[in-house]
Amino acid sequence: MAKEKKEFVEQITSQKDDFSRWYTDVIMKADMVDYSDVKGCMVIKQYGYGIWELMQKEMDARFKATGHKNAYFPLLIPESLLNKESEHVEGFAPEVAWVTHGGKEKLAERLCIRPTSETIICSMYSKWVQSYRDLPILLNQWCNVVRWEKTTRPFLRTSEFLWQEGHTVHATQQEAEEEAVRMLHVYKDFAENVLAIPVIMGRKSEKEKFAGADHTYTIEAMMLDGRALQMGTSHNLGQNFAKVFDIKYLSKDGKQEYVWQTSWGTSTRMIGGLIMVHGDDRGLKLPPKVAPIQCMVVPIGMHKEGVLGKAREVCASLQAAGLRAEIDEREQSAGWKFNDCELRGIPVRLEVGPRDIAAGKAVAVRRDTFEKISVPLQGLEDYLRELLADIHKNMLATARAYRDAHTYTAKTFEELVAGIEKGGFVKAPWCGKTDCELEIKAKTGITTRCMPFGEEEGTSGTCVHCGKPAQKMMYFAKAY
RNA sequence: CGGGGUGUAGCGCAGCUUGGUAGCGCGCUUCGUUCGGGUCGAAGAGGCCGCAGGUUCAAAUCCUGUCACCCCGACCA
Repeated sequence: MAKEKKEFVEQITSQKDDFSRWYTDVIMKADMVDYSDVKGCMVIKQYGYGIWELMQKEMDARFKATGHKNAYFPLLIPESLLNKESEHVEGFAPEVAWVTHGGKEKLAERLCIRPTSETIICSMYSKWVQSYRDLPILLNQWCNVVRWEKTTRPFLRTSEFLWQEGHTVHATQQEAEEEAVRMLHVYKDFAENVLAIPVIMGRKSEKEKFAGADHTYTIEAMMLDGRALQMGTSHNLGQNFAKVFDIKYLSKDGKQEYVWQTSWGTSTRMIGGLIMVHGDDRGLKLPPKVAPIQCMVVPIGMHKEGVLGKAREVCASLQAAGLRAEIDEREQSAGWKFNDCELRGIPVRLEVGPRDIAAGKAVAVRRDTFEKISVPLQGLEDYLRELLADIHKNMLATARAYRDAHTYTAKTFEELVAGIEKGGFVKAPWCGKTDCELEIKAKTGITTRCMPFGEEEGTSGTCVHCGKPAQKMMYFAKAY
């Protein structure tokens, strides 16, 4: 009977059966997003947005700590402005949305909805920068951008998405380079210490770099299906935009100099990464620092004398201690609530029932290991704080072990393809030529992810694909 | 944008071949019951069958168009 019943329960497609469906099942059933009436645009529901808010808070603090301030630039960019930087336009033109009318009147010049804000910000920088004393400018913007994507998936690729974009201006090339690398490290720190996602820092190939940049840095993470997700990028824009937008300053020794710039960004896409790095067949598994609910109190035998009152008291004391705790007072059975907690990825479930109350305890259940721990109510707040920290640590370690176990090295093209087919990353020596990269992609769908820091130069041997002398060590993968 | 698939109640689906005016499960509402791994029972509410045309006495069902979503490619955070 119990088994028959199970058939009726809405199940999540298992990761093994169909990873892509599993992903969709999880985001929908965990109530993170919903589809809207506009193609490719998603509604981020309260639970999903709560995660984004926590991410914002953590990232914003890191930006401020590195000297950046927030600003806001317009959503609409005149076509002429966008067209100024040719490489940049070519990169984005196919996917920009246009505003052509104001009310019933056709606009003299159409306006694009920002796909990114380099152009409009640079146009302002040309006004703001006069002297070396005006530098550096370190600013960041939290906003939405629109890119008219052909195929979309919630969080991973949507026509409109939320992100932050940092845009900085410097007097020297070296400062700009340091900034670009500094922010990449900030991203890595955020990914690992907040999201519990281990990432590889490195540089993009010429082909994969940002349109209009001198070079692009990236952090890459491995999803549970072995594919790569770019979690953040940081660009050294060199003087490309400065020259086009005429951003110049008068130096100490009285010379007009072009500025050096960077830009860097992360988006709601990271939420997709979170799901695909940590989730399992029971649902979402949220790292404690971005879990909107860190601890769900589940009263057992809710209508029994004293249970609900005690459970509320416990919940209130956790909240007072600064933990994000809630109590589930719905009329569902306890078992139903257990499953719901797991589906939504709540790091710790706290069962409070008659047996516990009698013993002055509660049962804490970890989402990451399913371990059940009987804990005294006395000192529960401190215990949970430590438990959450341990859950983070364990999730990061688990994700790292998974990634490392699925990272292969290759000397030959066959080995490269074999490694990717096993579902993972392949590290291999590479010639650095765009033609070679394009051929690999055309033949196999494998893309270059990044040239990891510290191993970029002096690679010996021959290119894994074309056999010419290798220039770089490169991570290859199939990517989202 | 090419190839394939699917649109029927909030969700998952049956009905379509062979036209006759819509059904099942879950969920939802009410009452009771239960709660330490998806309780149990009773009574209810809910659908211009994706949208627009066409064929027909009659269309969820046949035809045309269109839109949306999913999968596989190409393009991209």
